[in-house]
Amino acid sequence: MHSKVTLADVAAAAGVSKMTASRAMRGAKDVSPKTVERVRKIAADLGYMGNYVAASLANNRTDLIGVVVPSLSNIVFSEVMSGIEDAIAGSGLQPFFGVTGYDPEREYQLVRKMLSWRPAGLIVTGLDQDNQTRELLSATSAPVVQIMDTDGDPVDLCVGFSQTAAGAGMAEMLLTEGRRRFGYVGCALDRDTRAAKRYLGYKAALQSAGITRVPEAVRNARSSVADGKALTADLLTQHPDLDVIYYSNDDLAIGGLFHCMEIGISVPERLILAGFNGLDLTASLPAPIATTRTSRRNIGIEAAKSILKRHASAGSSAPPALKTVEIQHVMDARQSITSI
Amino acid sequence: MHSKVTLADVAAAAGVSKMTASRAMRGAKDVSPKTVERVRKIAADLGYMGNYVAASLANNRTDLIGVVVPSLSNIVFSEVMSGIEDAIAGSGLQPFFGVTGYDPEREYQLVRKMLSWRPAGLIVTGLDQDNQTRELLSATSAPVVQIMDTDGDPVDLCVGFSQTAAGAGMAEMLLTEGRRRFGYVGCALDRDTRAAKRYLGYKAALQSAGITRVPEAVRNARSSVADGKALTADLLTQHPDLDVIYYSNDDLAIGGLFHCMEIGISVPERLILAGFNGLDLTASLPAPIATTRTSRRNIGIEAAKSILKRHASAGSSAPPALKTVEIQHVMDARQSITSI
DNA sequence: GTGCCCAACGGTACCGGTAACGGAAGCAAC
DNA sequence: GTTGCTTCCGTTACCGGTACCGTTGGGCAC
Repeated sequence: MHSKVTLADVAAAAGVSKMTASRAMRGAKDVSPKTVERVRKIAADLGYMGNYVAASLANNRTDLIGVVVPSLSNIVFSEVMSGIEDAIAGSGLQPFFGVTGYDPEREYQLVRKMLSWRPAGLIVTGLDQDNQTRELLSATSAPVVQIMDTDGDPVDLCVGFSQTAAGAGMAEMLLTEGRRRFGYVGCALDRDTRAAKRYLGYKAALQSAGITRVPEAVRNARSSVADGKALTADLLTQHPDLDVIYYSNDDLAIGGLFHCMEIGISVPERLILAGFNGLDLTASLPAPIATTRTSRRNIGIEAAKSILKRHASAGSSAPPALKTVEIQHVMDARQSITSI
Repeated sequence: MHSKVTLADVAAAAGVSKMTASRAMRGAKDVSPKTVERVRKIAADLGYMGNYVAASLANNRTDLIGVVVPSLSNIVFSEVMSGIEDAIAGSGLQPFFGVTGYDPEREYQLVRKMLSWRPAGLIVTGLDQDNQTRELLSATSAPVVQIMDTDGDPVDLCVGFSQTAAGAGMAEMLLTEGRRRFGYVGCALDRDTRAAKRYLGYKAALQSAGITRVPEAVRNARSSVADGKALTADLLTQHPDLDVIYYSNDDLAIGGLFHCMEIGISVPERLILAGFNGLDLTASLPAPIATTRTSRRNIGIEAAKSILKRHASAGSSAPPALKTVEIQHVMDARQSITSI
């Protein structure tokens, strides 16, 4: 019945007080090495396991960092999470994740629940939370980092890059390549506000160049290679004269590439395909596609670091760690483009 | 200072006792609707936010389900996590994830940390934890589900499929296709014990068919499309006569396919490529590859369900929810093969 | 021996909730 | 009026740790 062993049991067995046992287990000061050893030995024998819940309540803080992402089927967020993991490894902090499925209501519930755990920090995706969620985020005393996007008004900290600049940058690169007949393929733009922002930036840049007509094929489903194939087929049937298509992400673009290979359109000579994210896979494809390499691991790392930093400064001095709107750009969207 | 509002404050403001306020907030019985409404109104006005830490300590349980996966860069685990999310949505439980990076020591620390949170359940990947981890898992009173693999000796619950059977099944299918010169490409077999098991099953089935020579190209790095390309090139240089290559997963096989397309080997006519997982992408490739469709979302769903079920039964009756070794096969590895 | 200091340990009061039980008020049946 | 049952709410005692402050005792200077 190891699960019922409490610190008091250990203390009793070691013939010391709970307090001493507590100090011994935590490696705190004011305990003799001999006592530490004895207590730890007995704890191990008894199968004692610390109780974080009680400890957290006692000192009014947890070691948890809440991470809110919209989706797990998108490899991009897995990589962000991976970066977070790596950055806080060894700091004693522990990330815990939640998924919204791009649903604002679910996001609200999730943030609420996470805050109820009194986390050491919160990392949320995007800048476009709805009002009630935003209110929660600004009311909490824990540091909050909004990631992936810098086009907007952060609650506290912010790590990411400009999505509109990414879209615009790609458009500019494609114009430089001499293309003029632009198309667009996207998925779930109603929920994925970042993809929508890229599209806006793309269209705006084209407009500046005098290009106003941008045929699009859009679907409200989660994006996949298969969707990319189908939507590209649709778009090219309607507009066979396109010489470039911008996709809301790499998966769709890869589907587009496979479609072109099937029906014999030469990529990139006749048609340039441009995706977004710079997945590893894009470097190995049978034909080159353009893409924007997002430094998503870095975003995770920097986001975690900024929480750690906030904690370090809060621990040392008095200032109550006010919310300070700070935007950190981890990449220049225009310089990260892999052209073809 | 919303973060300092406590239930006692709410109770005082509402002119009731802490206990009544608690009941009102939780929607428990024995409170008049009028009181509930008043308390909740005041709680909202004061910006009161429940404290899960305190609540969990008080009733000695949390709503957390710990999930331990080896990697996040592998889309497979993201899909498992996604399945878990969906299955427990609405149950009030909350998953929290941890990543081991295929490191047994890190896995041990992670499991320990998670158990310190007294979770409502634990889901860990694989059956091959090291001894100290296994000890933790069998000592805890929380339900433990081991997933992805059924070739071994589960601690408690188990949801997955036989990895060796998957490897063997693929070999048998390829034999039926009339192939005789088998190769193998794999990554990180020392750490990814499931991939290693598939390889064993594959070789054993070939051996039964009288095929003992299976040239391999193996690398100890995380697998990627680029690795698949490189390793395939290596293997085919050494053994140009192969007529089938089995890969430890789809990513590598896709890399292999791209290599073949580049150097003009016809797939699948001259060379069959076989991967593993049945990623969506494999259905959209320019040339067909064989694969085994793993039902990873289902594994997540069933794992979560079995924890929920255990909880339901524990809540109703007296039996202290003993560890009962139960293996649930969510798929038949031999029937899930997509041949070419 | 006295005074002083510091290392090592213990007592107490929490942290913010909740379970269990008790008790007052209101109403029906006898 | 008494009994008995609800309905609604309060009191008490924790849950398992930790912060804070106090206490003890042994070593050292004088």
